[in-house]
Amino acid sequence: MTVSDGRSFIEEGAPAHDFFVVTGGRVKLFTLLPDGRRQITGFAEGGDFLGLAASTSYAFGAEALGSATLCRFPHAGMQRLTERFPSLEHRLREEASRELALMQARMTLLGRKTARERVATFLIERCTHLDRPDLSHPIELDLPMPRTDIADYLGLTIETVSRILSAFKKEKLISIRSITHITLLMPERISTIAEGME
Amino acid sequence: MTVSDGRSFIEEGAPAHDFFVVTGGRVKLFTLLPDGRRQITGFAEGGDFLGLAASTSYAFGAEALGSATLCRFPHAGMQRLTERFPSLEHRLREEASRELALMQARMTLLGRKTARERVATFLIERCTHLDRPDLSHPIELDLPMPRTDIADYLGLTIETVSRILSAFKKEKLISIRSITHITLLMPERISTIAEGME
DNA sequence: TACCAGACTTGATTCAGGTCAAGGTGATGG
DNA sequence: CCATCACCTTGACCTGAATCAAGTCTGGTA
Repeated sequence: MTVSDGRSFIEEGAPAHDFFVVTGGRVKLFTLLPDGRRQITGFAEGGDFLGLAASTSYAFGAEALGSATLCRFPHAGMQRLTERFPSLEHRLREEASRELALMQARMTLLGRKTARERVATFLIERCTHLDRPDLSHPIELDLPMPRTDIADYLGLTIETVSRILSAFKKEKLISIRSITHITLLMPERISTIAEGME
Repeated sequence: MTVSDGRSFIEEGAPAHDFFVVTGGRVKLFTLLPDGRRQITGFAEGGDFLGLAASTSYAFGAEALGSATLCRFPHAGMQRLTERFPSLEHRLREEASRELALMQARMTLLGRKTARERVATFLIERCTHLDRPDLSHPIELDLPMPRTDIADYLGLTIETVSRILSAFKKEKLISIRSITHITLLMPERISTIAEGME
Protein backbone atom coordinates (compact mmCIF):
# COMPACT_ATOMS: atom_id res chain seq x y z
CA MET A 1 0.00 0.00 0.00
CA THR A 2 1.49 3.30 -1.10
CA VAL A 3 0.53 6.70 0.25
CA SER A 4 1.76 9.64 -1.73
CA ASP A 5 2.80 13.14 -0.98
CA GLY A 6 1.33 14.04 2.37
CA ARG A 7 -1.86 12.13 1.82
CA SER A 8 -3.75 11.28 4.97
CA PHE A 9 -4.50 7.59 5.56
CA ILE A 10 -5.73 7.50 9.14
CA GLU A 11 -8.49 9.84 10.24
CA GLU A 12 -8.49 10.71 13.95
CA GLY A 13 -11.53 9.23 15.65
CA ALA A 14 -12.43 6.99 12.70
CA PRO A 15 -13.29 3.37 13.50
CA ALA A 16 -10.03 1.45 13.79
CA HIS A 17 -10.17 -1.60 11.54
CA ASP A 18 -6.53 -1.90 10.66
CA PHE A 19 -3.10 -2.08 12.01
CA PHE A 20 -0.18 -0.71 9.95
CA VAL A 21 3.50 -1.29 9.56
CA VAL A 22 5.54 1.37 7.84
CA THR A 23 7.74 -0.29 5.24
CA GLY A 24 9.20 2.73 3.52
CA GLY A 25 9.28 6.50 3.69
CA ARG A 26 8.05 8.45 6.65
CA VAL A 27 4.79 9.18 8.30
CA LYS A 28 3.57 11.73 10.82
CA LEU A 29 1.01 11.08 13.54
CA PHE A 30 -1.00 13.90 15.03
CA THR A 31 -4.04 14.96 16.97
CA LEU A 32 -6.10 18.05 16.28
CA LEU A 33 -8.08 20.46 18.39
CA PRO A 34 -11.41 21.67 16.99
CA ASP A 35 -9.95 25.04 16.03
CA GLY A 36 -7.16 23.45 14.02
CA ARG A 37 -4.31 23.55 16.51
CA ARG A 38 -2.23 20.47 15.81
CA GLN A 39 0.10 18.38 17.91
CA ILE A 40 2.33 15.97 16.05
CA THR A 41 2.69 13.08 18.47
CA GLY A 42 5.36 11.27 16.54
CA PHE A 43 7.09 10.47 13.31
CA ALA A 44 7.26 6.88 12.11
CA GLU A 45 9.54 5.30 9.55
CA GLY A 46 10.49 1.91 8.15
CA GLY A 47 9.73 -0.83 10.65
CA ASP A 48 7.47 1.20 12.92
CA PHE A 49 4.01 0.04 13.93
CA LEU A 50 0.86 2.16 13.86
CA GLY A 51 -2.46 1.61 15.51
CA LEU A 52 -1.30 -0.84 18.13
CA ALA A 53 -4.32 0.01 20.21
CA ALA A 54 -6.83 -2.76 19.79
CA SER A 55 -9.43 -0.10 20.54
CA THR A 56 -12.38 0.79 18.40
CA SER A 57 -11.23 4.12 17.03
CA TYR A 58 -7.95 5.76 16.16
CA ALA A 59 -6.60 8.19 18.74
CA PHE A 60 -4.62 10.05 16.09
CA GLY A 61 -4.52 10.95 12.44
CA ALA A 62 -1.70 9.86 10.18
CA GLU A 63 -0.30 11.34 7.03
CA ALA A 64 2.61 10.53 4.77
CA LEU A 65 5.63 12.80 4.88
CA GLY A 66 6.63 12.87 1.26
CA SER A 67 5.45 9.49 0.12
CA ALA A 68 5.42 6.31 2.12
CA THR A 69 4.67 2.63 1.80
CA LEU A 70 2.80 0.63 4.40
CA CYS A 71 1.48 -2.81 5.11
CA ARG A 72 -2.09 -2.88 6.28
CA PHE A 73 -3.30 -5.70 8.57
CA PRO A 74 -6.99 -5.89 9.39
CA HIS A 75 -7.47 -6.42 13.15
CA ALA A 76 -9.33 -9.66 12.54
CA GLY A 77 -6.45 -11.10 10.56
CA MET A 78 -4.01 -9.91 13.19
CA GLN A 79 -5.91 -11.77 15.83
CA ARG A 80 -5.67 -14.98 13.87
CA LEU A 81 -1.96 -14.38 13.52
CA THR A 82 -1.37 -13.77 17.21
CA GLU A 83 -3.29 -16.92 18.05
CA ARG A 84 -0.98 -18.94 15.82
CA PHE A 85 2.16 -17.15 16.96
CA PRO A 86 1.83 -16.04 20.58
CA SER A 87 5.30 -14.53 20.52
CA LEU A 88 3.97 -11.92 18.12
CA GLU A 89 1.78 -10.62 20.89
CA HIS A 90 4.85 -10.20 23.05
CA ARG A 91 6.58 -8.36 20.25
CA LEU A 92 3.63 -6.00 19.93
CA ARG A 93 3.64 -5.30 23.63
CA GLU A 94 7.33 -4.54 23.53
CA GLU A 95 6.75 -2.17 20.68
CA ALA A 96 3.95 -0.44 22.57
CA SER A 97 6.05 -0.12 25.71
CA ARG A 98 9.00 1.26 23.81
CA GLU A 99 6.70 3.87 22.36
CA LEU A 100 5.33 4.53 25.85
CA ALA A 101 8.80 5.31 27.17
CA LEU A 102 9.46 7.67 24.25
CA MET A 103 6.20 9.44 24.95
CA GLN A 104 7.13 10.02 28.56
CA ALA A 105 10.24 11.82 27.41
CA ARG A 106 8.20 13.81 24.92
CA MET A 107 5.76 14.85 27.61
CA THR A 108 8.66 16.19 29.64
CA LEU A 109 9.82 18.07 26.59
CA LEU A 110 6.39 19.60 26.00
CA GLY A 111 5.61 20.33 29.61
CA ARG A 112 8.92 21.46 31.00
CA LYS A 113 11.55 22.32 28.42
CA THR A 114 12.32 25.75 26.97
CA ALA A 115 12.16 26.36 23.22
CA ARG A 116 15.94 26.11 22.97
CA GLU A 117 15.97 22.82 24.82
CA ARG A 118 13.17 21.47 22.65
CA VAL A 119 14.93 22.21 19.39
CA ALA A 120 18.20 20.79 20.75
CA THR A 121 16.36 17.67 21.87
CA PHE A 122 14.80 17.32 18.45
CA LEU A 123 18.18 17.49 16.74
CA ILE A 124 19.70 14.92 19.07
CA GLU A 125 16.66 12.69 18.66
CA ARG A 126 17.17 12.77 14.90
CA CYS A 127 20.76 11.59 15.44
CA THR A 128 19.62 8.50 17.30
CA HIS A 129 17.76 7.45 14.16
CA LEU A 130 21.08 7.16 12.36
CA ASP A 131 23.02 3.95 12.00
CA ARG A 132 25.75 4.61 14.50
CA PRO A 133 25.17 7.81 16.36
CA ASP A 134 28.45 9.18 17.70
CA LEU A 135 28.09 12.50 19.42
CA SER A 136 31.80 13.12 19.62
CA HIS A 137 32.09 14.16 15.96
CA PRO A 138 30.06 16.45 13.69
CA ILE A 139 26.92 14.76 12.40
CA GLU A 140 25.10 15.42 9.16
CA LEU A 141 21.36 15.32 9.46
CA ASP A 142 18.59 15.25 6.96
CA LEU A 143 15.35 16.75 8.22
CA PRO A 144 12.68 15.42 5.89
CA MET A 145 9.87 17.39 7.52
CA PRO A 146 9.01 21.05 6.93
CA ARG A 147 9.38 23.59 9.74
CA THR A 148 5.64 23.52 10.32
CA ASP A 149 5.87 19.88 11.29
CA ILE A 150 8.88 20.42 13.52
CA ALA A 151 7.00 23.22 15.25
CA ASP A 152 3.85 21.16 15.73
CA TYR A 153 5.97 18.32 17.06
CA LEU A 154 7.76 20.53 19.59
CA GLY A 155 4.74 22.59 20.62
CA LEU A 156 6.25 25.77 19.18
CA THR A 157 5.60 28.07 16.22
CA ILE A 158 7.57 27.89 12.99
CA GLU A 159 9.00 31.33 13.73
CA THR A 160 10.45 30.17 17.02
CA VAL A 161 11.94 27.03 15.47
CA SER A 162 13.46 29.11 12.72
CA ARG A 163 14.88 31.67 15.12
CA ILE A 164 16.43 29.03 17.34
CA LEU A 165 18.04 27.20 14.45
CA SER A 166 19.45 30.56 13.34
CA ALA A 167 20.75 31.18 16.87
CA PHE A 168 22.43 27.75 16.92
CA LYS A 169 24.01 28.60 13.59
CA LYS A 170 25.29 31.92 14.90
CA GLU A 171 26.72 30.12 17.93
CA LYS A 172 28.53 27.71 15.58
CA LEU A 173 26.69 24.76 17.08
CA ILE A 174 25.25 23.78 13.72
CA SER A 175 25.63 24.70 10.08
CA ILE A 176 22.68 24.88 7.73
CA ARG A 177 23.60 23.78 4.23
CA SER A 178 20.07 23.79 3.01
CA ILE A 179 16.63 23.82 4.56
CA THR A 180 16.62 20.06 5.03
CA HIS A 181 20.31 19.50 5.47
CA ILE A 182 21.87 20.45 8.79
CA THR A 183 25.23 19.55 10.29
CA LEU A 184 25.63 19.38 14.04
CA LEU A 185 29.08 20.84 14.59
CA MET A 186 29.12 20.26 18.34
CA PRO A 187 26.70 17.42 19.02
CA GLU A 188 27.73 17.02 22.65
CA ARG A 189 27.17 20.68 23.34
CA ILE A 190 23.70 20.38 21.77
CA SER A 191 22.99 17.30 23.82
CA THR A 192 23.89 19.23 26.96
CA ILE A 193 21.46 21.98 25.98
CA ALA A 194 18.82 19.35 25.27
CA GLU A 195 19.04 18.06 28.84
CA GLY A 196 18.62 21.56 30.19
CA MET A 197 22.17 21.80 31.44
CA GLU A 198 23.11 24.69 29.17
CA MET B 1 3.49 -4.30 49.37
CA THR B 2 2.59 -1.02 51.01
CA VAL B 3 4.14 2.33 50.19
CA SER B 4 3.44 5.09 52.65
CA ASP B 5 3.03 8.80 52.47
CA GLY B 6 4.68 9.97 49.30
CA ARG B 7 7.48 7.44 49.47
CA SER B 8 9.22 6.77 46.19
CA PHE B 9 9.32 3.16 45.02
CA ILE B 10 10.58 3.43 41.45
CA GLU B 11 13.71 5.37 40.70
CA GLU B 12 13.90 6.83 37.19
CA GLY B 13 16.67 5.14 35.23
CA ALA B 14 17.13 2.33 37.75
CA PRO B 15 17.36 -1.22 36.37
CA ALA B 16 13.82 -2.46 35.84
CA HIS B 17 13.38 -5.79 37.56
CA ASP B 18 9.72 -5.61 38.45
CA PHE B 19 6.33 -4.94 37.13
CA PHE B 20 3.68 -3.44 39.45
CA VAL B 21 -0.06 -3.42 39.79
CA VAL B 22 -1.62 -0.74 41.94
CA THR B 23 -4.11 -2.40 44.29
CA GLY B 24 -5.05 0.54 46.48
CA GLY B 25 -4.44 4.23 46.92
CA ARG B 26 -2.86 6.39 44.28
CA VAL B 27 0.50 6.78 42.72
CA LYS B 28 2.18 9.44 40.60
CA LEU B 29 4.62 8.79 37.78
CA PHE B 30 7.12 11.40 36.74
CA THR B 31 10.33 12.22 34.93
CA LEU B 32 12.89 14.74 36.08
CA LEU B 33 15.30 17.06 34.34
CA PRO B 34 18.78 17.40 35.87
CA ASP B 35 17.93 20.78 37.38
CA GLY B 36 14.87 19.42 39.16
CA ARG B 37 12.12 20.41 36.76
CA ARG B 38 9.52 17.68 36.99
CA GLN B 39 6.87 16.40 34.62
CA ILE B 40 4.23 14.17 36.09
CA THR B 41 3.39 11.82 33.25
CA GLY B 42 0.42 10.23 34.90
CA PHE B 43 -1.47 9.23 38.00
CA ALA B 44 -2.28 5.58 38.62
CA GLU B 45 -4.84 4.04 40.92
CA GLY B 46 -6.38 0.70 41.78
CA GLY B 47 -6.06 -1.71 38.86
CA ASP B 48 -3.47 0.24 36.91
CA PHE B 49 -0.25 -1.35 35.69
CA LEU B 50 3.20 0.15 36.05
CA GLY B 51 6.41 -0.68 34.28
CA LEU B 52 4.88 -2.46 31.30
CA ALA B 53 8.03 -1.82 29.34
CA ALA B 54 10.02 -5.01 29.29
CA SER B 55 13.05 -2.79 28.91
CA THR B 56 16.07 -2.79 31.13
CA SER B 57 15.50 0.44 33.05
CA TYR B 58 12.54 2.47 34.22
CA ALA B 59 11.67 5.46 32.08
CA PHE B 60 10.02 7.20 35.03
CA GLY B 61 10.03 7.51 38.77
CA ALA B 62 7.03 6.58 40.87
CA GLU B 63 5.87 7.77 44.24
CA ALA B 64 2.83 7.14 46.40
CA LEU B 65 0.27 9.90 46.68
CA GLY B 66 -0.76 9.59 50.30
CA SER B 67 -0.19 5.90 50.85
CA ALA B 68 -0.71 3.11 48.37
CA THR B 69 -0.60 -0.64 48.09
CA LEU B 70 0.92 -2.49 45.18
CA CYS B 71 1.63 -5.96 43.91
CA ARG B 72 5.14 -6.45 42.69
CA PHE B 73 5.87 -9.04 39.96
CA PRO B 74 9.48 -9.75 39.05
CA HIS B 75 9.90 -9.74 35.26
CA ALA B 76 11.18 -13.30 35.30
CA GLY B 77 8.06 -14.52 37.08
CA MET B 78 5.90 -12.54 34.69
CA GLN B 79 7.51 -14.23 31.75
CA ARG B 80 6.69 -17.63 33.19
CA LEU B 81 3.11 -16.46 33.67
CA THR B 82 2.69 -15.16 30.14
CA GLU B 83 4.08 -18.42 28.78
CA ARG B 84 1.42 -20.34 30.68
CA PHE B 85 -1.36 -17.87 29.90
CA PRO B 86 -0.81 -16.28 26.50
CA SER B 87 -3.96 -14.21 26.85
CA LEU B 88 -2.24 -12.29 29.63
CA GLU B 89 0.19 -10.97 27.08
CA HIS B 90 -2.74 -9.69 25.04
CA ARG B 91 -4.16 -8.02 28.10
CA LEU B 92 -0.85 -6.29 28.77
CA ARG B 93 -0.69 -5.04 25.23
CA GLU B 94 -4.20 -3.67 25.51
CA GLU B 95 -3.25 -1.90 28.70
CA ALA B 96 -0.16 -0.44 27.06
CA SER B 97 -2.14 0.75 24.04
CA ARG B 98 -4.83 2.30 26.18
CA GLU B 99 -2.12 4.21 28.00
CA LEU B 100 -0.62 5.16 24.64
CA ALA B 101 -3.87 6.74 23.52
CA LEU B 102 -4.15 8.68 26.79
CA MET B 103 -0.62 9.94 26.33
CA GLN B 104 -1.38 11.25 22.86
CA ALA B 105 -4.13 13.37 24.35
CA ARG B 106 -1.80 14.54 27.08
CA MET B 107 0.82 15.53 24.54
CA THR B 108 -1.76 17.68 22.81
CA LEU B 109 -2.61 19.23 26.14
CA LEU B 110 1.02 20.01 26.92
CA GLY B 111 1.98 21.16 23.46
CA ARG B 112 -1.06 23.05 22.32
CA LYS B 113 -3.53 23.97 25.04
CA THR B 114 -3.69 27.19 27.05
CA ALA B 115 -3.48 27.15 30.84
CA ARG B 116 -7.26 27.54 31.10
CA GLU B 117 -7.85 24.65 28.74
CA ARG B 118 -5.37 22.49 30.62
CA VAL B 119 -7.01 23.00 33.98
CA ALA B 120 -10.46 22.43 32.47
CA THR B 121 -9.19 19.23 30.83
CA PHE B 122 -7.77 18.08 34.12
CA LEU B 123 -11.09 18.56 35.90
CA ILE B 124 -13.00 16.71 33.20
CA GLU B 125 -10.42 13.95 33.20
CA ARG B 126 -10.96 13.50 36.93
CA CYS B 127 -14.68 13.06 36.27
CA THR B 128 -14.09 10.17 33.93
CA HIS B 129 -12.47 8.32 36.83
CA LEU B 130 -15.81 8.32 38.60
CA ASP B 131 -18.28 5.46 38.43
CA ARG B 132 -20.79 6.99 36.11
CA PRO B 133 -19.66 10.33 34.79
CA ASP B 134 -22.63 12.43 33.75
CA LEU B 135 -21.69 15.86 32.59
CA SER B 136 -25.22 17.18 32.56
CA HIS B 137 -25.37 17.64 36.34
CA PRO B 138 -23.00 19.14 38.92
CA ILE B 139 -20.23 16.74 39.87
CA GLU B 140 -18.37 16.54 43.17
CA LEU B 141 -14.70 15.84 42.78
CA ASP B 142 -12.04 14.89 45.21
CA LEU B 143 -8.57 15.96 44.15
CA PRO B 144 -6.21 13.85 46.19
CA MET B 145 -3.07 15.51 44.87
CA PRO B 146 -1.59 18.82 46.00
CA ARG B 147 -1.48 21.80 43.65
CA THR B 148 2.21 21.16 43.01
CA ASP B 149 1.35 17.82 41.46
CA ILE B 150 -1.47 19.25 39.39
CA ALA B 151 0.91 21.91 38.12
CA ASP B 152 3.65 19.42 37.27
CA TYR B 153 1.06 17.26 35.52
CA LEU B 154 -0.25 20.13 33.41
CA GLY B 155 3.10 21.75 32.67
CA LEU B 156 2.17 24.88 34.62
CA THR B 157 3.17 26.53 37.90
CA ILE B 158 1.14 26.18 41.09
CA GLU B 159 0.35 29.89 40.95
CA THR B 160 -1.23 29.56 37.53
CA VAL B 161 -3.27 26.52 38.57
CA SER B 162 -4.46 28.37 41.64
CA ARG B 163 -5.36 31.49 39.71
CA ILE B 164 -7.33 29.58 37.13
CA LEU B 165 -9.27 27.61 39.70
CA SER B 166 -10.09 30.94 41.36
CA ALA B 167 -11.19 32.33 38.01
CA PHE B 168 -13.46 29.32 37.43
CA LYS B 169 -14.90 29.89 40.87
CA LYS B 170 -15.55 33.55 40.13
CA GLU B 171 -17.24 32.53 36.88
CA LYS B 172 -19.46 30.13 38.82
CA LEU B 173 -18.17 27.18 36.85
CA ILE B 174 -16.98 25.44 40.00
CA SER B 175 -17.23 25.82 43.74
CA ILE B 176 -14.33 25.08 46.05
CA ARG B 177 -15.49 23.60 49.35
CA SER B 178 -12.02 22.79 50.52
CA ILE B 179 -8.62 22.45 48.93
CA THR B 180 -9.27 18.89 47.86
CA HIS B 181 -12.99 19.05 47.37
CA ILE B 182 -14.30 20.78 44.28
CA THR B 183 -17.74 20.76 42.69
CA LEU B 184 -18.12 21.27 38.97
CA LEU B 185 -21.25 23.37 38.69
CA MET B 186 -21.33 23.42 34.92
CA PRO B 187 -19.44 20.35 33.74
CA GLU B 188 -20.48 20.73 30.12
CA ARG B 189 -19.26 24.29 30.01
CA ILE B 190 -15.94 23.14 31.46
CA SER B 191 -15.74 20.36 28.93
CA THR B 192 -16.24 22.90 26.16
CA ILE B 193 -13.39 24.98 27.53
CA ALA B 194 -11.27 21.83 27.78
CA GLU B 195 -11.65 21.21 24.04
CA GLY B 196 -10.58 24.74 23.29
CA MET B 197 -14.02 25.81 22.13
CA GLU B 198 -14.46 28.44 24.84
C1' DT C 1 -7.34 28.84 72.68
C1' DA C 2 -3.37 30.32 70.58
C1' DC C 3 0.58 29.11 67.93
C1' DC C 4 2.96 27.17 64.11
C1' DA C 5 4.19 25.05 59.65
C1' DG C 6 2.96 23.82 55.30
C1' DA C 7 0.02 24.53 51.53
C1' DC C 8 -2.57 27.67 48.99
C1' DT C 9 -3.96 32.28 47.08
C1' DT C 10 -3.31 36.80 45.35
C1' DG C 11 -0.86 40.74 43.49
C1' DA C 12 2.95 43.16 40.84
C1' DT C 13 6.24 42.66 37.54
C1' DT C 14 8.98 40.36 33.97
C1' DC C 15 10.03 37.77 29.97
C1' DA C 16 9.90 33.79 26.69
C1' DG C 17 7.62 32.81 23.03
C1' DG C 18 3.56 34.03 20.18
C1' DT C 19 1.58 37.13 16.73
C1' DC C 20 1.73 40.17 13.01
C1' DA C 21 4.12 41.83 9.13
C1' DA C 22 7.67 42.17 5.76
C1' DG C 23 11.26 40.23 3.13
C1' DG C 24 14.26 36.35 1.33
C1' DT C 25 15.17 31.83 -1.13
C1' DG C 26 15.05 28.14 -4.16
C1' DA C 27 12.65 24.81 -6.93
C1' DT C 28 9.46 24.50 -10.84
C1' DG C 29 7.57 25.69 -15.25
C1' DG C 30 6.83 28.76 -19.11
C1' DC D 1 16.21 33.15 -17.83
C1' DC D 2 12.70 34.99 -15.39
C1' DA D 3 8.17 34.53 -12.92
C1' DT D 4 5.78 32.28 -9.45
C1' DC D 5 4.69 29.96 -5.35
C1' DA D 6 5.58 27.70 -1.24
C1' DC D 7 8.36 27.74 2.44
C1' DC D 8 11.49 29.88 5.37
C1' DT D 9 13.74 33.84 7.93
C1' DT D 10 13.87 38.09 10.31
C1' DG D 11 12.12 42.05 12.81
C1' DA D 12 8.85 44.71 15.88
C1' DC D 13 5.61 44.28 19.13
C1' DC D 14 2.40 41.98 22.38
C1' DT D 15 0.71 38.82 25.80
C1' DG D 16 0.03 34.63 28.63
C1' DA D 17 2.16 32.51 32.01
C1' DA D 18 6.37 32.58 34.92
C1' DT D 19 8.66 34.72 38.63
C1' DC D 20 9.03 37.20 42.75
C1' DA D 21 6.85 38.58 46.91
C1' DA D 22 3.40 39.03 50.29
C1' DG D 23 -0.45 37.49 52.52
C1' DT D 24 -4.09 33.83 54.09
C1' DC D 25 -6.00 29.56 55.39
C1' DT D 26 -5.98 24.99 57.66
C1' DG D 27 -5.08 21.42 60.61
C1' DG D 28 -2.16 19.77 64.15
C1' DT D 29 -0.14 20.63 68.74
C1' DA D 30 0.47 22.21 73.38
